Order: sequence, then C-alpha cells, then structure tokens
Amino acid sequence: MKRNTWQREAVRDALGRTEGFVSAQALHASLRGTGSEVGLATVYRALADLAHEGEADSLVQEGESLYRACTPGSHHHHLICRNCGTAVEISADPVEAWARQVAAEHGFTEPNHVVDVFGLCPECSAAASAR
Amino acid sequence: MKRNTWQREAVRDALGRTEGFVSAQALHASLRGTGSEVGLATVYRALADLAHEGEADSLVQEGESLYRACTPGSHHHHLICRNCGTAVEISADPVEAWARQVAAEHGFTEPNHVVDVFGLCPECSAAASAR
DNA sequence: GAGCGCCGTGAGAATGGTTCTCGGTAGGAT
DNA sequence: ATCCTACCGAGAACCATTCTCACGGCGCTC
Repeated sequence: MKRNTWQREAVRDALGRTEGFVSAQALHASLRGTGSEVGLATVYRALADLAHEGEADSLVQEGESLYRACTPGSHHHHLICRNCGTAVEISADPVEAWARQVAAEHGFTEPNHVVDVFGLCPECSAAASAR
Repeated sequence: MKRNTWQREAVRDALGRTEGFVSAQALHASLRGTGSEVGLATVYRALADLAHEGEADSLVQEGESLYRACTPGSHHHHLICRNCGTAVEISADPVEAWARQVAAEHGFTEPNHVVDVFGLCPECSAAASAR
C-alpha cells in the first residue's frame, strides 16, 4: 500500500520548482527554509522513490547525488551546466542506437548507458569570458 | 620534482594486471594480500595521480570510484560488464560529434561528456541465462 | 659514497554524504 | 472511531575518501 504524505508532496514540489539539478542536502535546506519541518532522511527516501519511479533523474557529481524533476516515462539525457547546474533535457536517439550496436558487437546483453553532456550554459559562458 | 617510489609502481602494476574496473579499496586489499605493506591513503593518491596523468580512467558507481589502466593519451569510452566489471575500450567518434553539436545548439560552451555503456559480458550473460 | 633537504608515505583521525534504527505518528480501510 | 501498519524524524551509524603530521627514503650535490 502506497501512501500520500504531505512530506513526499513537499519534496516533489520543491524538486519541480528547481531549474537544474539539486543535491539532497540543498533540497532539504530549502524545505527547512520555507518552514517545512521535514527530516533529512525523509528527503533522501522521497528522492530515491521518485528516482525509482521515473519521476526524477539522478546523477552523481563530486561525491554528491544530484536530482532533478523529469518528464516521467520518457527516456532522455541531459545537457548540464557545470557551473550553475542548469539542465536541458535532450533526446539522443542516434546514441541509443549506437550503444545497442556497440554492446551487441561485443556480445554484451541487456545494454544500459550513461550519457551526460556537461558544459557552460550561455549565462555562465558570458560571465566567464567577462571575468 | 617527481619521484619514483616502489609503492607507486606497485599500484600501477596491480592496476595493469586487472581485467576490468577495480575500486581503490579492492586494489588496496589485493596489494596487501600480496605482501605489499602499502597504505590506503597512498593507493588513493597514486590512483588520483594516474587518473590525472591520463594513465588510468575512473568512473563512479554506487558511491565508489572505480579505476582501470588505460591506453594513455587516447580519448575513448568503455563498455562495462555490470556483473564482473570487465571493460572493453570503445571509440565513439559519432557520439563525440553529436555531443559537440548538441552543446552548440543550446549555446553551451566547453563541452565535456560522460558516456559509458553497461551490460552483461558474454560470460555473465551465459551464466545468467543458465541460472 | 656520504650528507642533506624535502617529498612521499602510513596510521589513524576527521570529514561529509548517505543510510539505518527505533520509537512515535498519522494515512486509510473498515 | 479504531486498528493496522507504512511513514516520519532525530540522531547515530556507516563507509569511502581526504586530511594530518611525524618519519623515512629518494635524489641531488659535493
């Protein structure tokens, strides 16, 4: 039996309100900042659930897990600003095909893949070149 | 001034002797198993150096950093068995081009990318279907 | 070959993100 | 309203990694 608690909703909302990827810790801090008395463990549990159910994507950077609300049910990848965390969903059909083919060529089965593109978003590029 | 210590050599050798990706901890354990009195911190330092100098590749999986000896100076990606860790170097020229193009389309500069393909290697596939 | 300066090492402590524990609380079915 | 039980919260536990600092060995110089 699955329950709808206001804590889980708060996490889902806070995640949806964010532009790019956020760490669990940052999300917890921001929830606390808005007066929600949510436990850190609960944030981790909610994020893990959301990621498991496909409502959020996660990636690991510098030892931290980052999360982002994502269009559910669709397979896609991200273009992520390594400075501010802003992320753009991108489809990568050619890469999907390539991954499957490469795996098959080497006799690998059940192919998965991790594809992320990092860079500096337009704003951060401008700021960097101005500095 | 850069020094050649037997510890660094031991780490390089142990890494070169391994088939796929290994964790720093596992490498340390295996070095200790062969009688080398190497410190854990030293293994971490050596691996970080090797990765920095391009003699090793690293990836993060399940909160652990995994390392592998790699052909130096070449840009490539990996096809990794998610069961036994065996890895095959693969070149991904079409993906390189795609990543640059996608980044440019969205105004992102200085593109990086993370591309890894996971799957079950032939041996593990056979073992899995036999079970 | 001997001396010397200083980098690399090692053991253990510190760090920091994540997970676990456990008593208490509240969702939802009846 | 009541009961069952999944969920929550606080803090402790965990674990990979990094830091600290005294010591030993590497490589340069003579």
